This record gives sequence, structure tokens and C-alpha cells, in this order.
Amino acid sequence: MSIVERRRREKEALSSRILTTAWQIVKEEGWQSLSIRKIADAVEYSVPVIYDYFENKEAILLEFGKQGFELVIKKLKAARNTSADPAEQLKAIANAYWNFAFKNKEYYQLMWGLSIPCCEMDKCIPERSVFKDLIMEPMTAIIEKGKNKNVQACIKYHTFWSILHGLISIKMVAPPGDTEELNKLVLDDAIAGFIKNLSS
Amino acid sequence: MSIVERRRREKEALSSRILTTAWQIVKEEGWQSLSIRKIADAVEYSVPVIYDYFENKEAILLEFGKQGFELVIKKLKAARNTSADPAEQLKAIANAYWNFAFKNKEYYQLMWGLSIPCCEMDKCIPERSVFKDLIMEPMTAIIEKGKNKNVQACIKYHTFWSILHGLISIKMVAPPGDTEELNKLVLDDAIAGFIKNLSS
DNA sequence: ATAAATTACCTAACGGTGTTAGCAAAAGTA
DNA sequence: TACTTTTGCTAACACCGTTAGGTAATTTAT
Repeated sequence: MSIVERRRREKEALSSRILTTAWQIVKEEGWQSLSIRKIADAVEYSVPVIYDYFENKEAILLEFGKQGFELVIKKLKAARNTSADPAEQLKAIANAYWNFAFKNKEYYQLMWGLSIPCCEMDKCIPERSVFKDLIMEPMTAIIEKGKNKNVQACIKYHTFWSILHGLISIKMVAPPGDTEELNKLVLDDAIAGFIKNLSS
Repeated sequence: MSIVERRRREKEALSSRILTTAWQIVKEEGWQSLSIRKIADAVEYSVPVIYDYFENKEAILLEFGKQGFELVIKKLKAARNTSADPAEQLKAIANAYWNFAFKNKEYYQLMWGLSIPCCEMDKCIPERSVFKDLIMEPMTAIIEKGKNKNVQACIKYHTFWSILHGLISIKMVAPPGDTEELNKLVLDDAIAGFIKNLSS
């Protein structure tokens, strides 16, 4: 029964070769330029073979979406664990997210771009609540320690994401006029202001 | 010499008919579904005729981009003029931008989506500085009146846009779970917090 | 070992996209 | 009327995602 095992391994090997090849194309030419035909060409198989391994193009994109979410959640968790102070945690999370976005533009574009409908993207997120928990925990801690405990955490949660996502998505397509230092300054200032408002 | 004039009018008529038809398709089926062939079909001309009026598809999209920027700038100016108080002006501008985005999803998607490269989009903006001036004026006024005059306005400008754009772009693709009232609450809270930080 | 069934893989196509070459007919000009 | 310009068309090119259908190789069953 080892033959069937070998075949399974071969299938998996090609499956991951398709993914790595696709990723290479994306890295070199961008998402827009990724096509089934190009992948098939690169892995030296005919086009329909790709469909034996992935239902369609979107399935391939979703696979990368999963990878992206896994990576960013790992980064955010690591960032949180660098400190026990909630405010520092929040800052670290924001920084980690920022770094993830710019070090992995391809992932970020896929995850937040228009490439995939949002509802489809939900399939990528391991647990829907992981994101929220990661941010809500330090946030509520800050509110608790602050002067005004009536702050509505769920509203602030949205605000936090808005600042982060908004700034990144603007800077992602911005002309190279703005230096990276300035952008980081803007982020720090925005997050600092946000935290200040949380505990006042 | 009136014949040439009539012909010029006819050309312009078809040109704008192409645009209105395209817009109708976008409204009904979304940007993704807009194609030269569909436009040609709808205006009852063959495909290459479209290319006599627009250099390519992007030229058509840019035309809508222009329209979008003109409209939003008009709305923002009107919003500013509703009050003489800088803080109220800023709030009004944020609200106007929010309303523009949700009442004109098609424009917003085109202007900030990945449909058009950002550098190309610059061609759409009548004056590059209009946006910045509109927001910087009330912002610097608030800073001047506040306690800490050392706030760097240009950094805050980026923050303002981040909050606004970030929140909208998140809500634009969000599942219908969040009510419109909640979203507006989040916006108001975020802008209020921003203004508070400006003058402290 | 031979026959049957399964699997792997291919060519070729369908219907779609943006874009363009080249030609025929109509309209305007001399 | 003859010439020139404009107008609009058909047909094609090179792509895209996707699939139908067939062939050859491999595995399984007899």
C-alpha cells in the first residue's frame, strides 16, 4: 500500500509547487498579472491540471488569504507578548500590523483589496474572534484604568482599526514623496492620540 | 460652416451617451462588469467606435474619476460653509465625506479601489491642494486656539484622513450586521476624539 | 499475464476581456 | 462629378477563466 502513499505525496508536492509558483509570479508581477495559464506554464503542466488541484482561481487566492491571516495573527500575538502593559501592547500591535502590511504588501493587498469579496475572505480567518480579542483585551484594560469608564469599547475597537487600516491603505498607494520615517511618525501619533482618548 | 458644428455636437452627444450608458451599467452590475463590448452594445454601435471617443477603457474610468472628485470637493466645500467654527467645520467635512462615500459607492470604489493606479488618479483631481487646504484650514485654526500649539498639523492631517478613509473602507465591505446608526456613532466618536487631541 | 478500471494529462474549445488593422460606405469638399 | 475625409463595420490578435472529451499510462482485478 505504499504506492498510493507515494502518489498522495506526489500530488501534494505538485499542489504546493503550484502555490509557490503562483506566489513567485505575484511577487514579481503583482496580483493582476497572476493567471492560471501562467501558473500552468511555470509548473510545466497543461492548464486543466491546475483544476485537478484547485477548484478555481479563487481557491488559490483563498489559500494565500489563509496564509496571510495566519501570519498576521502570529505577528500580532507576538507583539502583544512583548509587554504586560496594555498601552504598550496596543502600540506594539499597531506597529506589528503596520510592519506586516509593508513587509508583505502582497498579502495585504489580497486581504484588504478588492480582489476577493469580503464574505469569501471570512473563510480565511481561523477564528473570527481572534482579531477582536487581541485588540479588545488591552483596550478594555486601558479603559478600566482610565478616568472615564463609560467609554464604549466596541466603538473604540472600530476606531482603532480605522486608524490603522486607513493609514496603511493610504500609504500603500501613496506616491514615494512621503518618507517612511514620516509615515511611522504619523502612525505613532495617531495611536498615541487614540490611547490618550481611551483613558481620559 | 454649420455642418461641422452639427457634427461636433453629434460627436459630443455620443461621447456623453457612452459615459451615461457606462455609468448605468456600473450602477446596475458594478465596476467589474463594465466592458467596452457591453457599452458598445448598449449604445448600439460596434466596439471600435468607442475607441474613436475614448483612448481606452482607463480613459473612461478616469472620466468618472474626475466626476467623483469634483462632486466630493463640492460636497466638502458646502459642508465647511455650514459653520464658521473650525471644529464644527471639521465635523461637517467628515460627515459630508462619509455621506458622499455611501451615497456614491460607485464613485468611492473607483476613487479608492484598486481599479485605477493611484498615480493615474492624480489626473482626476482638479487641484492637488484643494483637499489638503479644505482640511488643514480648520485644523490649524483648532490647534491655534488649543493649549498645545506645537502639534504638527501635517501629521494630524494624515491622521484625519486615515480615520475617515479607514472607517469608510472597512464599513464599505462590512457584513450587514452593523447598523448604519452604529457606524455613524463610530465616526462621530472617532472625529470627536481626533478634535479633542488637536486642542489639548 | 491479461483484461478492466482508474487515473493523469493533454488538446481544443467556449465565452469572455481589451485592443487594433483594414476595409467599405457615407458624407463633405473641390 | 471627382476627390478626400469621416464614419462605422467585420474580423482578427492576444489574452483571460473554465470545461468537455479523448488518449495514454498506470493500477487493480481476474
